[in-house]
Amino acid sequence: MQFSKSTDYALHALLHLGHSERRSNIGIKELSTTLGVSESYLSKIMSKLRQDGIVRAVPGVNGGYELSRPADQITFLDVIQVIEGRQQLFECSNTNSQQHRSLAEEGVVQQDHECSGKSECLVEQVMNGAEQQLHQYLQEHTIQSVLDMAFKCSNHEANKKE
Amino acid sequence: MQFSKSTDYALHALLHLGHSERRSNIGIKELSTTLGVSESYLSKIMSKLRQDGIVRAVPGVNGGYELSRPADQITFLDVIQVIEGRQQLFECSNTNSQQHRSLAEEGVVQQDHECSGKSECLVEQVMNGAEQQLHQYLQEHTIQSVLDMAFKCSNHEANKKE
DNA sequence: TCATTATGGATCTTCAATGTCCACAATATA
DNA sequence: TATATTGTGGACATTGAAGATCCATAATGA
Repeated sequence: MQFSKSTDYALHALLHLGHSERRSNIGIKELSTTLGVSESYLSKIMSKLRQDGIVRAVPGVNGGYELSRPADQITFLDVIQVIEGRQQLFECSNTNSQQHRSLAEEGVVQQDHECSGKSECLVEQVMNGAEQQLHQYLQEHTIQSVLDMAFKCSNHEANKKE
Repeated sequence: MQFSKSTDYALHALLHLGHSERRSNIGIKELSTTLGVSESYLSKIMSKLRQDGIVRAVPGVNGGYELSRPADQITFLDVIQVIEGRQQLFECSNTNSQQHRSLAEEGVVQQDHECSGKSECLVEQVMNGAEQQLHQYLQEHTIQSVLDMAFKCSNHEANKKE
């Protein structure tokens, strides 16, 4: 279980766009050179980011990419969900198994008590809780917060005041 | 990014072992029937769990598997790490890129200030934080806690008192 | 019109996840 | 001791997603 390289590329690409906000358009050439990835592959990733409204793209001469909203409004979760997809981190593969029937006997699981909720599998319920934890953290961290990290470190005065 | 089916199988298998602690050995046949998975494949998974000391295995007639320690001392994290491996959730693939050099200019990153720490990539630092969050949650949930969920739900008196 | 730049389709390779089969070792029991 | 049972580990097959490349096409500015 690992994040894909594409997620790596996407995050670093957005970092570069956020870092160069003065200039309006950054071409795929500059991005691919900066990250050390092929233009072909990186352009697929940028297209995904565009389809999901993370970046804007302009074709033609002097075209390129730019962030479609301020860097502090692009969270890690946003980016990860675009690239990795939005399926659950964990899905129970056998809800009809003997296991589920036997646990249902001495608990809730099947009947709609208050306990069961949406997912009947108890393992899945725990894993969904884990996923929520993860998402919360990833939502609190943005492209801007990484840019801030790079700056803030040189002069460490105001440690935590955003 | 998803947990593998093997992790699903492993967790449910351990649940079954924990649930049937009265009997000492549960064979692969019973496990595979309960979970609805082939014996061949499930036995690979059980072997892994044995190699990592999660279960004990006895070959021969009346042999089978049992938990090697109490169910409340087998955490979700334990199981997941055995099956999924222990690599980081995220690894930055290009520490020598232009990106890293350019961010280094106006920050820390390369020089060993207090900020940099072990990993030089700022994206990786954020992701490592996310991983820690996840791990903490997964460490707080055990095989026993899922068994408890099944029981506790039928009579909901003491909601949170473990 | 032309050079530039992004887009999307097609295709290829690689590799891990999933799954099966089989020979072998260990064990209990008759 | 012989035999049936049960876990182990190696070999192998299949599948699908990730990673990557190439090219025709569309859009844009000069």
